[in-house]
Amino acid sequence: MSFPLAQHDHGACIRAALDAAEAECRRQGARLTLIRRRVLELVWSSHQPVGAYALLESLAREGWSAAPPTVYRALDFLLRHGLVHRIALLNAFVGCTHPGQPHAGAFLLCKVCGAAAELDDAPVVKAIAEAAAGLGFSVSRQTIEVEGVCPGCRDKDPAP
Amino acid sequence: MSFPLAQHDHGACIRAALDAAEAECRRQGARLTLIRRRVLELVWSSHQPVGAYALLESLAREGWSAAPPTVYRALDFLLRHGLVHRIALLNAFVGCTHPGQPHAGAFLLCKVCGAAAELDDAPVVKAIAEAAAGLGFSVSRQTIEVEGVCPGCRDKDPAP
DNA sequence: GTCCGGACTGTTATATTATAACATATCGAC
DNA sequence: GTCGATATGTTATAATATAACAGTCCGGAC
Ligand SMILES: [Zn+2]
Ligand SMILES: [Zn+2]
Ligand SMILES: [Zn+2]
Ligand SMILES: [Zn+2]
Repeated sequence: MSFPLAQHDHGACIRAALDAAEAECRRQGARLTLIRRRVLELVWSSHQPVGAYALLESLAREGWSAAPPTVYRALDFLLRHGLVHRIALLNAFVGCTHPGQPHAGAFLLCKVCGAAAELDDAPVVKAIAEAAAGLGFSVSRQTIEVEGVCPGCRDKDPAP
Repeated sequence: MSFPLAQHDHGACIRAALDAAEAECRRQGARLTLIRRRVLELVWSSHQPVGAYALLESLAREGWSAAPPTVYRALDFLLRHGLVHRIALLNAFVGCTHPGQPHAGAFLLCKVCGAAAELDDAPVVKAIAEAAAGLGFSVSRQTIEVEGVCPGCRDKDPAP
């Protein structure tokens, strides 16, 4: 649960994510088809949220016969099964770092490098739940997206 | 700081919002021109977030010569001066209930009636700030949007 | 007063994101 | 093997947002 370092074995991130996805789909009785798997892999190609049309271009370059619904359907599947999150602020998608474990999904988004880090959202969710309960509002879903500068970029580019 | 009741003097909401906007613009040395004022009034025509193209249609019906940039510029002005908020989940805009007072903007969005209520976000902002600080992330802006069912709709339609 | 520069608005075109609708294919249970 | 459900292919279009440039207004300098 930390910001991805500039240097790390990202291949391991991807492999771990795909393995976790396979396991999670098995557990849920869902079919991680070839294209869904490939879209997930593309979403994981970095730690930056990726737009649907960027995914579409990648698929096209690889020779898939791909139109927008191809990608949106795959993303919809991945969202429904908790394998990716949608970042509303960016209209983009990012891999979930802990599928299977129920959580709301809260993100730190670096304005400099574009990286997204999934936050441990328990305390935030609790604060929101309390505030909402005070107004008699029953919560079903939360969107928590925080823009700022990640530690790596802050060190590189000290405030002028 | 509560959910808008189904029955209330909404004309008073609108008047209060426009008065507050006049005052805030004077304070900031900004010009609340006719079209900006009218867009703000339209945003406030309900407590539900309104899309840019819905505003555009309203303006057109009233005889304004309006194209998308007309509305987006007005909205941009209102956002920059803290008079409206953008709801990323809905691609829509809602009036700010306390312009001039610095706050992040956190919203409860009722899935049934569509109403939005601005939450007192201090505890939530604090929880996020602490979580972010723990990762060395410096926060500049937060998006907090909570979907659920408001008290009014919950009472009307008890869970089946 | 008038000239200037910045801020505002009008207008056309286009980019970006997302979905509707319907045809075809594939899978797995029986 | 047949059938129904699920998944994919394909075309078209909806919904949201911005780029670019021309014209206009407005307040202050002179
Ligand atoms: Zn990685
Ligand atoms: Zn997650
Ligand atoms: Zn009201
Ligand atoms: Zn506000």
